[in-house]
Amino acid sequence: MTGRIPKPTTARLCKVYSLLDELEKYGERSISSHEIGKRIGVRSHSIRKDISYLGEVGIVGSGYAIEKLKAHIGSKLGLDLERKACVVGLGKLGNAIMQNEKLFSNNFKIVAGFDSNINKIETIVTDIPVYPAHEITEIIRRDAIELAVITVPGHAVQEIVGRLIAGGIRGIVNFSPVSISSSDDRVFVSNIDIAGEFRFLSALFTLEQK
Amino acid sequence: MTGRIPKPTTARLCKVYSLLDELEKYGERSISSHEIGKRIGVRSHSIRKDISYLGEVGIVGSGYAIEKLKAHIGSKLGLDLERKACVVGLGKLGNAIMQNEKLFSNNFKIVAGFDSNINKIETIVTDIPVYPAHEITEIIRRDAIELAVITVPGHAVQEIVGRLIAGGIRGIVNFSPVSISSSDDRVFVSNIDIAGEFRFLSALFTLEQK
DNA sequence: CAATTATAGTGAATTATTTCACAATAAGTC
DNA sequence: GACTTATTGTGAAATAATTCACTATAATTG
Ligand SMILES: NC(=O)c1ccc[n+]([C@@H]2O[C@H](COP(=O)([O-])OP(=O)(O)OC[C@H]3O[C@@H](n4cnc5c(N)ncnc54)[C@H](O)[C@@H]3O)[C@@H](O)[C@H]2O)c1
Ligand SMILES: NC(=O)c1ccc[n+]([C@@H]2O[C@H](COP(=O)([O-])OP(=O)(O)OC[C@H]3O[C@@H](n4cnc5c(N)ncnc54)[C@H](O)[C@@H]3O)[C@@H](O)[C@H]2O)c1
Repeated sequence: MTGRIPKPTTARLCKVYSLLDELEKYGERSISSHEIGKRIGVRSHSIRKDISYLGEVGIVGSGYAIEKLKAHIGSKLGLDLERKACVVGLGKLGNAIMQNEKLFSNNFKIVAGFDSNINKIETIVTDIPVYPAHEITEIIRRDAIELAVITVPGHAVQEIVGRLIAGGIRGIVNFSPVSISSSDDRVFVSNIDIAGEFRFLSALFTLEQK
Repeated sequence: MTGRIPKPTTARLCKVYSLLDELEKYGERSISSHEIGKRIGVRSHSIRKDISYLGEVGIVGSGYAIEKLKAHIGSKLGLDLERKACVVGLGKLGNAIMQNEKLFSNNFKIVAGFDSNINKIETIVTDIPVYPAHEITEIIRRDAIELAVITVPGHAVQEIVGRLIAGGIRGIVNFSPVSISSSDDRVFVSNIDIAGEFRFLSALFTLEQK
């Protein structure tokens, strides 16, 4: 039944989408809620419930047609559109990301890189256009870039975020250790921090939280 | 009141810990639940409730003493111990991580690197010992390594996970696009995948989920 | 020092999410 | 074709998490 979708459901459906995308490549045609659950580590009830928020799409007694389910989730969650992305901070990590096409499936396309260091911009070898950091706002707006990956040192994060938001960015993946909490309702942020992940894992196994 | 701690609470407390760690460096002495909440993007009620799962530690009317609160969270969640970690896959990303000391605060220490490519092991320049991948199980056990970062291509993940678990690893941060779902109750996994993050952010702003 | 303001802690109420149980239907088997 | 098995979708029940409202206490102000 279509209605408000719980956030945890949205997160799981994104994983289901990634799984279907993968399976499709291997020529699979159909799959059951049980099998999906096993693959992404949740119970089959949850999978069925999650999918049911988008309306009926499976075949009772027979499972889900992969192509159809993927299209269904994709259109409801907006995962079927090609979206433009950029990388800010072209150091070790930023460069590795820019040059690793495989990271982005065919839904996301990196169309710009930014760095404050002019030397880097001039010496970098890539087909993707690179710009000085002060042009972020302008280029984001001009090229209608929706997503950004931040790979600058912590002290530079705040300024970068300001420019990205001024340009109208919609989503940010932040790899710097300085966490961003979005003040702007239209911008969504995901902070990724290895020490933070290590802490969480340590806490989980300290508390033995299943 | 001490009791079972909800998982979302555990996650937030880890963030609070990181924040306190940061503030302590700048010489701050005390902080209110309101200020903590603002910094990590949640309401002050939640912060107080979260902290209260660990017992009383604040001063009514006055806030929390940073050093004391940090020690308190740290000891309850096991964040105060130095834990050993390793990196598996010494390519672009793995190397960058190994060489970026700053990523790990002083709670985590990388004590080993692994790769299946013998040439890489011989040519790599680092103070951290590096080993061929078939020794993973042995070294993990010998050095009592609790945490691992996986930065190998997707096709190699399954085998690596098997070896890590055989050695007794407790937590894994997986950067490869092939997601791991832990079958073993004692092992906790965090999958980090840029396309996945982009998908989730896209879904959030498509649905306008605050 | 009296009044005011800031703040932690927490049981209770509310809201959100997950799990369950089962009807309905498709596919497979003999 | 009758019987068995596999499977979805979903309302209802159960659990989990968040938010609220309020008490108590510390700090600050005039
Ligand atoms: N190296 C890793 O493996 C790794 C892993 C996870 C997270 N991180 C984090 O990612 C960030 C980058 O790490 P790195 O190892 O690539 O560092 P790096 O020093 O190699 O690269 C940082 C880049 O950011 C650029 N920069 C600095 N200030 C800028 C600004 N104001 N605007 C635009 N560009 C700016 C620098 O010129 C440089 O090119 C750091 O915050 C780091 O903690 C790194
Ligand atoms: N490059 C990035 O910016 C980036 C960002 C996020 C995630 N990732 C992911 O991280 C992984 C590594 O990316 P990369 O760019 O560093 O690739 P890379 O090819 O530079 O490095 C991969 C390394 O893994 C080693 N390896 C291969 N099989 C192995 C095995 N069985 N045991 C041990 N080591 C093995 C290789 O020898 C190589 O050194 C990939 O899965 C990639 O998708 C990369």
